Amino acid sequence: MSSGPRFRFAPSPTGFFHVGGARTALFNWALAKQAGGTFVLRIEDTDETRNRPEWTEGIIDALAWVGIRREDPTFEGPYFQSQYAAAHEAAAKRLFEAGAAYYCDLTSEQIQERAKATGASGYDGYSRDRGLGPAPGRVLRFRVPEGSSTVHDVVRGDVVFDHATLEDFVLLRGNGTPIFNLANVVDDIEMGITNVVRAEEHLPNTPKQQLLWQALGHEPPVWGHVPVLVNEQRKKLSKRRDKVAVEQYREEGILPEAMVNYLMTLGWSPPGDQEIVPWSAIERDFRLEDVNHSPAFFDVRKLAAFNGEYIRMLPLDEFIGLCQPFLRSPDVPWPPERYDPAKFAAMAAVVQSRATTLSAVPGVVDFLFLEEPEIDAEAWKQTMAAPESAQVLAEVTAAYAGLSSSDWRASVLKETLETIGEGHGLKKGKAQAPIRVAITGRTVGPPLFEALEVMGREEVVRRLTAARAM
RNA sequence: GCCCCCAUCGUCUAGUGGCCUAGGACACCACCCUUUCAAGGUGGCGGCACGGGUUCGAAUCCCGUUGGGGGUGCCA
Repeated sequence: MSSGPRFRFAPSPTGFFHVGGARTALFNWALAKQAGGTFVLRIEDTDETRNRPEWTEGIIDALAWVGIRREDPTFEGPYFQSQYAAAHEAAAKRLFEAGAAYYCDLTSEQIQERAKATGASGYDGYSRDRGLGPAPGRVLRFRVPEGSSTVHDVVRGDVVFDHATLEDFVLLRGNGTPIFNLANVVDDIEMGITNVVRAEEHLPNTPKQQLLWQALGHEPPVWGHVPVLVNEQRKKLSKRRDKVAVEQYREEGILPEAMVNYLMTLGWSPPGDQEIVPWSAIERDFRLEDVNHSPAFFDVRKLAAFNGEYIRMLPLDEFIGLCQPFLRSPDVPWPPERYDPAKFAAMAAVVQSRATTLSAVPGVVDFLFLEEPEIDAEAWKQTMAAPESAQVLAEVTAAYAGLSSSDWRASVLKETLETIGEGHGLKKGKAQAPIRVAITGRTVGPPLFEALEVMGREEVVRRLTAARAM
């Protein structure tokens, strides 16, 4: 173990990796890095998830995607909560023997009845002094002392909890297995954790955990509770309603750098007037004490804007490389064998300035690789409604067909069309509309003449001719 | 019910008692550029939840109200 501070990140495997979890991991990672400490990954596995190693692999993959790599010396783990079962039991035993915890044989129904009868809420400490020993069906409860606990929280300051509002919470279930709070604290102690940075929803549990740390004879860690991420209804992001899996954003062609940068601006902002900043600057400047106190809305539109920025910052060849998986995906609308990387490369520059996600790229160049352009009926009707359209189409077809190979260049194609358009008193934008629809099937798309050049004379003339027959 | 947290443009934020006539970004709108669409440029719209204090002075400190969120299990 290194001597620096130890930050732990403790996700539970659920089959996907939550964007909120990614942000918390990133916060811990930045902090561990700048302190020369350690990022400890602990998987909070349960009976349910223990047999799904692919879920853990998914977490590790997703962490690597956002730049938290297990090869990095700062990274330690993964550890598994289930590995510490013996330590959980030993700690519980120690607490019982020291009188810090006691057994209780009341069922939840009985507890509810008593609460109703006394008018109190929750468990009233009925078995505190009954001297019960361990037995099947009996739960071990923590004896919450009188007084109060102060949680020193790096992001929120001191938070005081009156112990009177904490009931004697359960440590061990009736079947002897440990409850989250116990397992969590014991794991943290076992792993020498010094800093716990996690989501705000854990704050109300913190006094209980702090009490356990102390009862077990240890100094509690430095706490930091960061605000949760919410949806437009201001509710905690949930898998049911919201798009929360980082895997899904990755599939859509969100660049990891954009995701990381965006996530870090939720609850925190880099010093200076720039919010698009590289990780190196974030790692250097991030301060937990500067993190906001209020929940942040995860805004997909702003993420997309960040992603567009990052896409435009890419060197062209890198952009081309990153697009390949999307262009060769089985979901692509054209027959795979018709995909021509050279044609795409020729168009890439004009595509790059238009893309906000990589997954949208095939949709803007599809006409190049499709057997026939998919003509949008509405667009066609609209364009051909103009009286000159048919005439322009005819003239352009003839002119293009007569162009020599050496003249088949975007600049010449443009001039040719403009000249014909002027002959009909048309502006440039108007004149190219019928050609665009005939070639691409749509009224909007990447710059037309570049596309025509790439597509080649034969195919262009063929499509124009086919369109005239419509 | 009880406990805890939170409150600046629609959204993310800057702001730590005077530099605030509240700054930036996303979104939106307009204009410019332009072969469509983008990108880029310029401009615009838009906010300190409310009420009391404290202070010469409050977005900033205190109290209350309202509103939101979270927790309160033999879930994690």
